[in-house]
Amino acid sequence: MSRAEQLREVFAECGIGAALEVVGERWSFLILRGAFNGLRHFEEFQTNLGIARNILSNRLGRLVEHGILRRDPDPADRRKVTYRLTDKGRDLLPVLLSLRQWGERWISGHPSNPVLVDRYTRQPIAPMIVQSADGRPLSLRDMEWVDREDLDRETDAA
Amino acid sequence: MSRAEQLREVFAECGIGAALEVVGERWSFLILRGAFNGLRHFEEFQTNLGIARNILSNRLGRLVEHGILRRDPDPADRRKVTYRLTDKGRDLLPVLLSLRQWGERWISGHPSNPVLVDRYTRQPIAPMIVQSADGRPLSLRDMEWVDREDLDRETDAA
DNA sequence: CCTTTCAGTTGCGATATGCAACTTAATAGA
DNA sequence: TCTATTAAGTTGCATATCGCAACTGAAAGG
Repeated sequence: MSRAEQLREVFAECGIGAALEVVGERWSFLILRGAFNGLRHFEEFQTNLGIARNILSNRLGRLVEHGILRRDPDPADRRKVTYRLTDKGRDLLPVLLSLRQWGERWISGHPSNPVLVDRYTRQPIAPMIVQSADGRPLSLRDMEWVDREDLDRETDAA
Repeated sequence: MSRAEQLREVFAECGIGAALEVVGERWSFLILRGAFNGLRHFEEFQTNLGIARNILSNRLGRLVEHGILRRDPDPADRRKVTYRLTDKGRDLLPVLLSLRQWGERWISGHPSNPVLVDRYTRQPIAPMIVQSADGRPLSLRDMEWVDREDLDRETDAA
């Protein structure tokens, strides 16, 4: 097997590709950011993000299809529709925050507004970091990519 | 000020938008995933990801422009060019891993290969989570979005 | 009724994407 | 030295997606 074939096989099955199919389109992250910050209605998303109406319609539909947002008609005013995050959608918070912290650090150069704080201590949340199973911070040189089967063999051997 | 105007003002300045300008295009994350996994050369990225050559060329150029990849000609073989992550690029690891873990959990439904492990303990890295400044895990209901100025005022008052 | 609001849809031009073939420079082999 | 192959793109062209502005249709509000 060539090196290229090895690599292809190794990366073909990866959660990143799967995730990007669902949230990888141009406006999806910004719509989700809006949802995390309390936007609920079509017109709110539209005026707030300045996104084209047809694209917004399409993206909201897609996010609903994939179970990231829930779409409920407002029983009090049947013109209105409410979009809100599902558990699956809420679980994207680490992605959004990592991205945001990176953007703050390397692009905009300063922390953005509003800040996400611990409700009780009023301290801003910590930077997102990679940690070992027992909670130590890891830098890239403390880690290694391992084929799952090789890892299982290591474990058996031990 | 209307609710919409409030919201617009609140979200205009946000690291997510800044980050997406740089890494938000279709193939960028997958190229970065490749780079983290050791891909270095144009042909490697191309055959591995199955991306069109012109798009790959364009994306690599963009990532280099933005200082996420470095482009070095290989001194031993001057046909070859090496692309490798800069510090700025390496600092995207939390984003990639959050995305991957989300994809594994909610889309593909199983862990992908290869696994990123602690080099010494051989344990897979921990799930990416949001933490307080002192390291406690936080769920969404433990957190709150606060305007930076309001937060400063709170701190002064204390 | 008549007007406004909300959540879209439609038409159409501007971009971006994808495929295949071509180019250019460098290296490897006979 | 001559030829074939490899690496890293570029070019042309067809298709798909995006973005704007205008339109629609149903439901409130006055």
